[in-house]
Amino acid sequence: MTPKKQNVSMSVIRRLPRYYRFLSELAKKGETRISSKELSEKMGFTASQIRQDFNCFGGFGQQGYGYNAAQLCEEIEKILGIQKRHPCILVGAGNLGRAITGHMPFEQLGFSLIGVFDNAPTVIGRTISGFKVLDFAGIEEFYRERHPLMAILCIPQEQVEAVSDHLFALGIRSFWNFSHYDILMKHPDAIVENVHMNDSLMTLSYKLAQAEQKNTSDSL
Amino acid sequence: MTPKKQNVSMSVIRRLPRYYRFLSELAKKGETRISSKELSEKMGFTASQIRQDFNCFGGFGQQGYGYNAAQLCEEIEKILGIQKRHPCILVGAGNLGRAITGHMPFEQLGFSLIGVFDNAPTVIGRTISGFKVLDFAGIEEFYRERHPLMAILCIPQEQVEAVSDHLFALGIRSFWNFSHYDILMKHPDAIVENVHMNDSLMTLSYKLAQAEQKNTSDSL
DNA sequence: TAGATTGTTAATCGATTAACAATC
DNA sequence: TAGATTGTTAATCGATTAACAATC
Repeated sequence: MTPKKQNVSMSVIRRLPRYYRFLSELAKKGETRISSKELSEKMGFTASQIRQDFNCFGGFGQQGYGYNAAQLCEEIEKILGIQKRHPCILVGAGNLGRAITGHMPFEQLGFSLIGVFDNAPTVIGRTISGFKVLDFAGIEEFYRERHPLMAILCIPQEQVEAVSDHLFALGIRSFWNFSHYDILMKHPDAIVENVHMNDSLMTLSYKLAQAEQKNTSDSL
Repeated sequence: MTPKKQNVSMSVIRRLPRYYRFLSELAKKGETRISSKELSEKMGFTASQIRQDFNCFGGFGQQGYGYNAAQLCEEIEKILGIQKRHPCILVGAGNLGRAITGHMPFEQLGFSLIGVFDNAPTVIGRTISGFKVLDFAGIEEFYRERHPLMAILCIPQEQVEAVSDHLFALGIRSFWNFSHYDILMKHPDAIVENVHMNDSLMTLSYKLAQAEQKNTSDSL
């Protein structure tokens, strides 16, 4: 029930969603039994690592048999807390905000979207994916009534400081941030996950540059 | 000039974009000199790590003085290869695709967007951020003429396999992928960066669940 | 020169892998 | 029982931090 090992490292946690996706695919296909060896071949981790990872939370395997895919999924769900329905709001109903509002499966990821906000008069009042876009000016009242726990920020870089300050003042402590503004610098006690698209693209640029260099030296 | 140390680890590389962003902000503000100590205080890495990181590429610092922000930026640019202009295409002009087309500063990140594709008749021909959306059916001819090096996939999960296979067959070896489909499983020699939004949100869910648990046990 | 700060080596820490006894 | 595969301990590997001599 309770994690066996306290302080499970973030490296392990960050692998759990991948296990989860893979195992639920498997369970969907009707597969029940899976061994760490099989998993390792299909996912590219070592069998040893997989067993270590799962054991951080207490053995759900069975010696001589392996793991049960569906049960494993359920355990990972519990660990990640994705059976929860943390109420959240989304700020910024531009293209990115609309993509996320429409396509992110919040209910399967531990959250539930309860409001979409923007401050542009041309956008306020429009309906996107069933959500009527609300005026950000009314956020205070909304917060008092609904108490969202997390805010998704799909707004321009230069507005993130002001908006996160405002939300923080209301009581929101958790952010999913799509810009590069570092919320943690100002609010070290906030819970933040960043989606650093630019960084990810720069990393890709590096890999390409490396490959090019290799090609050049190969052909010499 | 050439990297001092061969095989710089990916952990280092993944920190470079953060340094880069921070240092270019600094340079923009007119700051020239910066020491590893100052950087460590402002960025939350240790001074030791910063010096180690920069030294993987050969010392651009000066004892007793520190580093020159602008010069450091330039060096990181070279390492990441973001002065390059790798031609790339974007496939999928939905909300996400439009957000990326409009807001990703490709030219500053090592790439240049040369075409936007979709297969929906309602979208083909429309202009988004100056790009006329092209019919994906014409990709072969486009490839022959322009030779894009990388493809950005902003398409539904279930289409990624077919689309990446198709592009791979044409000769594209590098992908920036916004779905969970694992391109590397099928094409191990491809160069791929994934933006796993779902995983990132699940990780946030975990952090929230942890915080809740802590709060509960604190108040007991 | 004295002070500061790098470059670099050595020490520590953490994460991954290997090995194998426990047991289904 | 024999075979398979986990749970777990020990060994290895890599990344981070500490320390300090080199030098601007």
